[in-house]
Amino acid sequence: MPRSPDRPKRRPPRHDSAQLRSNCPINFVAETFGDKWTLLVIRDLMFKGKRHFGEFRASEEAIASNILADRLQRLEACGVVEKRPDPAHRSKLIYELTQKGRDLMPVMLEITAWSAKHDARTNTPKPFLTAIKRDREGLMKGLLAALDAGQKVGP
Amino acid sequence: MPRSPDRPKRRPPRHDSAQLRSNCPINFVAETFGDKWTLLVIRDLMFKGKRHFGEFRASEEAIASNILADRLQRLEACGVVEKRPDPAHRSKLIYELTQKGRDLMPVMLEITAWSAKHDARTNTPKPFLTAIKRDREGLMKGLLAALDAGQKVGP
DNA sequence: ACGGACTGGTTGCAAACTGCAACCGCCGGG
DNA sequence: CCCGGCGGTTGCAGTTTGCAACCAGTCCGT
Repeated sequence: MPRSPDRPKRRPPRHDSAQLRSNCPINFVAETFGDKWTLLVIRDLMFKGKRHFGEFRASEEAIASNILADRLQRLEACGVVEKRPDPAHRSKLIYELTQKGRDLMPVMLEITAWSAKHDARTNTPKPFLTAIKRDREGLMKGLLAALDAGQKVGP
Repeated sequence: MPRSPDRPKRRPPRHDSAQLRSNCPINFVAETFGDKWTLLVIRDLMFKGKRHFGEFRASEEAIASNILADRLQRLEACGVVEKRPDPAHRSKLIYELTQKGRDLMPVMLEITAWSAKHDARTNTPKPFLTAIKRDREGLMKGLLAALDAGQKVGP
């Protein structure tokens, strides 16, 4: 229990997401992707060929629509994702990774390899894992090409 | 507002951290490291040569001691960190990365490279970045050796 | 032996964030 | 004209986070 009944001033809350706690690179991604959902959105964009709000919402992990809307907006604000109208359906929007987002590919592959090694429940196909070990560069090129073509390719 | 004043049963909360939302490798690390602090603890262990509770607490980002205690306990529970008494000081404890924790090195290096490329404020030394690009394997070997020696080496 | 400082935490409270489910305006198709 | 899909928003409850005070055990100097 705080000792004094008249508690002194407390620091105002930090809604200021532009103010980082430090200039450490690890801290930067902890602040950008450090929550339970953001990485899953990136995964859906990068490996599952998803582009529309409803597709993300339909993910196995069942993200709530308000959380999804918030994460997409944040990712857009920090330049990892871009939103544009779908030319085929005027009522739809298309979400896509920017180059900054695509540059996360190596991180995502290392994450996949680590989980596959250390989590027995992880269900990544064997050929994908051997490709990460044996031919990282070639695999990445193929994945990025598939990304441009809008196909589902990932683990 | 919910329409019916008698709201139906809601699903009980999930304190059950052993139950994953899916078997996706990305989801696994999102659930394990998906918060604003865990990665910073890993960083301190991996690159800054920190070993004691007080050293982590003294990090630039100013983690609260209850959050730190919780994160260390979680990391220990999932086998990324190990705790043992410090032979030199009976009142101290030493926290160390297990092999599972050390295997995160490639992920951390890719994260560092990505931040350095896309965040202007990131202050990683140039030589470290070129080493990541030019000689990943050699750099990793050196870093792991330094880890065993308990030195500070990182970005 | 004693006091003070350091160790690794725990506790109480308030503020913030997350999750759920209901709801809503817009568009397109039949 | 209605009906469903689309991309959200809103209200509430439950959970997590942050802060600061506090604490027991150990170490150190005197």
